[in-house]
Amino acid sequence: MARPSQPKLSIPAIAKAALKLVDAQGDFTLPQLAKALKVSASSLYNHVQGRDEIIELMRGQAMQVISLPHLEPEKWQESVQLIATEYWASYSKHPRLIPLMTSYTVRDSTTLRVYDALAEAFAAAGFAPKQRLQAITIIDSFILGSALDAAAPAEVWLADEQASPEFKAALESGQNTEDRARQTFELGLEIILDGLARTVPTTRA
Amino acid sequence: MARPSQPKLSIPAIAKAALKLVDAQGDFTLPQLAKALKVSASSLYNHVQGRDEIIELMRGQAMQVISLPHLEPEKWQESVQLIATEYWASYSKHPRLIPLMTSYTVRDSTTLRVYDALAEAFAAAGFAPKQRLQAITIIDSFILGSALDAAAPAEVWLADEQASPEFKAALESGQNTEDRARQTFELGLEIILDGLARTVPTTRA
DNA sequence: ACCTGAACACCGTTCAAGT
DNA sequence: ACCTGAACACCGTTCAAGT
Repeated sequence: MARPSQPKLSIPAIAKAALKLVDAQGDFTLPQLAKALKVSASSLYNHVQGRDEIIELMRGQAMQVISLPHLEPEKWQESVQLIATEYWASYSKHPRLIPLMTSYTVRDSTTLRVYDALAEAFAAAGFAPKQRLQAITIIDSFILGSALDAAAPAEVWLADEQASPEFKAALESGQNTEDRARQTFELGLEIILDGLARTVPTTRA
Repeated sequence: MARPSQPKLSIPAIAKAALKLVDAQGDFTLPQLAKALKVSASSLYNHVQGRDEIIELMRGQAMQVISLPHLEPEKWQESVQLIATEYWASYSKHPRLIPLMTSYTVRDSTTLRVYDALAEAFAAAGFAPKQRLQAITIIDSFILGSALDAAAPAEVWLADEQASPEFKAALESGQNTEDRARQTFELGLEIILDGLARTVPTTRA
């Protein structure tokens, strides 16, 4: 009991254990987390302000693995595609984290680094600041929405008998291949990037 | 006390009161909801299975206001645009509801009706079932992500000193006009629709 | 059928006490 | 500095009791 000579807790240990809980059961409580760390719940407050901060730590944990490509200005589209895909992949690895994160302002520097890279790529493409923000927002919205799609229960839509034949046929076509979500994300990203490229007059197809 | 001759509660009353709480404070608890309805918390269970069902009721409440256009097959793109915009608008009116909804399978018939309409429009456009599902998913992901963007705190990103100049300039350009989110959504939707249209050989620009 | 109030097993957070 | 255990004000849900 009381203070051990070697601290039992650390920020990264808390982040990892919390993320493990969220991945496993879609949520976490402080008592559960404390138990996983073999510590009492109140001990967490020596390292963290409260539950919200633990969620931000998990965001950082998920974003950390994203490696950013070296920017070649002429190939900005390729850069954005790489970043966006890594971004989506890291969220998709922890889909059940997304609903927990959506209410908070991003302060995590690991995450901001990714937006920096996107901003630089769009700047290289010749987007003025305002369009740059629009482009980032569009990409970001699509990534987040797509990752949520991956997060959703296996049956996103539970169509009843009265659903239209057009919708039913669409649902049935989607044999839930493991990477249906990925393929759809990649198609959508390509469409968006092509569309954005078309709004920059300086670039040619 | 005990059962009144006229029921004090009803499904729509519960849905509306809950949504009002979520709009005001971003969340709700059963005791709060019961208090707003001048009823004890346990009374809610006479009308509803539990907290989750109340969230589904709110989803229905938000989706109800969406009016679907009559489909003119040659103008499918216009139809999808109208539906998507209404969809986005109704989510954006209750942005703080979105984080609560993201974990559940859609079973609400008012919501399914909207997907039916999208499916019919894409079918009219000539999309085979598989592409139809992809198109719906892409649009849906973008709507949800964009509405989340509208749901996010005024400052989505809190860039620190070390943020890149490219990202900072973009952030500062985004004078938080009331409808910055709307303009960005509409631009993104247009890009996506144009891109989707280009994948259907039967349609011409 | 529909509301009440007490009860249960939980939660996040605080804080004095220990080393 | 860092952990513990008791305490506080809260949750969602159940259930017997009332009409």
